[in-house]
Amino acid sequence: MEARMNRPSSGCAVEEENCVESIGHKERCSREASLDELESAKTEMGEVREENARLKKMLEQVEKDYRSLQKRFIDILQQEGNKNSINPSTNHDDQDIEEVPELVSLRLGRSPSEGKKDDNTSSSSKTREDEQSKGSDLKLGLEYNFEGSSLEPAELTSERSPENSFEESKEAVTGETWPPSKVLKRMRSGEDELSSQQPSVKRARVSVRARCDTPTMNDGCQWRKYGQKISKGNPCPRAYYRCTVAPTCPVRKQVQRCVEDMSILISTYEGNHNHPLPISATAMASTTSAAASMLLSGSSSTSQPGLGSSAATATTPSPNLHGLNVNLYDNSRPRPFYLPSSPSSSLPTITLDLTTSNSPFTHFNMFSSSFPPTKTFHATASESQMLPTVWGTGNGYISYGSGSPPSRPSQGQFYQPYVKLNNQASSQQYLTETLTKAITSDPSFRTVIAAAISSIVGGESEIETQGKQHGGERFDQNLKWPAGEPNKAISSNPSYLTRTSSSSSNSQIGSLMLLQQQTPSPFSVLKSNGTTTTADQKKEQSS
DNA sequence: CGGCTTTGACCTGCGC
DNA sequence: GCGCAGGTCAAAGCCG
Repeated sequence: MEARMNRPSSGCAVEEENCVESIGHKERCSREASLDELESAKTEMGEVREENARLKKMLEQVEKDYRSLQKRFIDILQQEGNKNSINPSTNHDDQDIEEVPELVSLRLGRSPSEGKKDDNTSSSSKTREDEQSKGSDLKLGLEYNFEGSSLEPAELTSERSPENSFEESKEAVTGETWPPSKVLKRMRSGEDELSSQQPSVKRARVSVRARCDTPTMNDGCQWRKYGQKISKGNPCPRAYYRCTVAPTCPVRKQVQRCVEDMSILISTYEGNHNHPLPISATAMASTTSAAASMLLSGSSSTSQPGLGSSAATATTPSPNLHGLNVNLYDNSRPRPFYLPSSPSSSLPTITLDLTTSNSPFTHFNMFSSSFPPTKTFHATASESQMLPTVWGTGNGYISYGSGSPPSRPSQGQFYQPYVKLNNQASSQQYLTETLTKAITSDPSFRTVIAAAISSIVGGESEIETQGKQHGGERFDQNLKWPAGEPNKAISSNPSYLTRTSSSSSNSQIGSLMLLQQQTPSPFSVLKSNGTTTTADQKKEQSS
């Protein structure tokens, strides 16, 4: 600049002017550019602020919902506690639950004490049993275990370590003890102790009928085939599988083709996983557990008058479950299917039939039964978006969708999420209200919701752990939020009931419903009470 | 070589 | 007590 000014020529002066002009222009340009950048940055900041404000609002809303639910849940627990206070040997989980929530643990399954209670009170009155079954339903259905912040991590792990979870889960969920007495004789003493605590009645099988071309239904678990038998009445051999996720896992399943329709695969699950499940298996496990627990809770109250007879009626009045239309009807009528005959047919068996397509609705047709009246959760369009897909059939993958799927993917694929963003606070509020009412009023629905939630929460965790921990995830870890930031944890899942936002490319979406792979219809659950139903079906077969 | 499947033998419960 | 059927075991073979 100075050198140029010192130049003597006039021409240079013009150049200088041009130069100065150009420099000034450049400066102006750069200033303008920087101003533009500033402006855009400001705009961005404004947008970010708005976004932040929106998020804050959402967070507040979610926290509000959370507190509301928490309050109601604690109320319920207190009510349960009042009921249990009749019995001095109430379980301690409730007390734990009533502590200030700091760490949320969703568990499916009854607590050990629950099972003991059952033992202790097996001869008690019906009402007592009903109360207990309600309580156990609550536990097995939707057990938020709020653990106090005062607990040290070590305590937490000691309380909720997988080993302890094992002990719980051994008696949890279905309340069943897997190994039949004859098997128990071969098993270790620890399991013997367990079995001795369990009445043999508290066992259940969950039979899943689904159309599947593959030899087995991929339910996410690892199975090892340990035997195969030709069973009477079915030319197709029955295969015996043992869960190999954990070496001591007592869960076994039998797989057999339906004699009447070879495309239908019947998988019968027995026992409870005594280990954290791979995420991909939690959906099936929780669903079958929920089904079994409902079966058991139903069978524990077999004295309910009119249930058996009402099952024969075509339709029973449909209570409106606080916004969820719960139709009670018997869809066990069209059930000429092969239920795996078994020497242990004394075990109550509940069948999840995923092969029927008898309803045009978006369904939450989870627990139907030939024993008590079939319970079908019909969800209206908006409600169905809130309802969970517990698992898809066929390959047993978890799938989340909203509304009736417009098209079904081929087997082995996840359903493609088609998101219906429904992020309004009002709908969330409505959802909260609806679910709370439903949960508090219907034990079966609690069970269903529990299965769904466990699937969802597990699925969420799968996003985070995908790839690095696959197959080794700890289910209980997935269900626990980090200590010290419960609300944050909840808030980070602002809609883990509604799942109204699609946060990733994963097929985790907000809408929750039950899907079927083969048919977008509900799966009906046929509950057979061991001997009677099996005998009936044998008659059907022979005829 | 380890894990899984296959398959015949064995065990157990139940009905007659 | 015997036979049947379901369920399990475990050795052998297969496969990646």
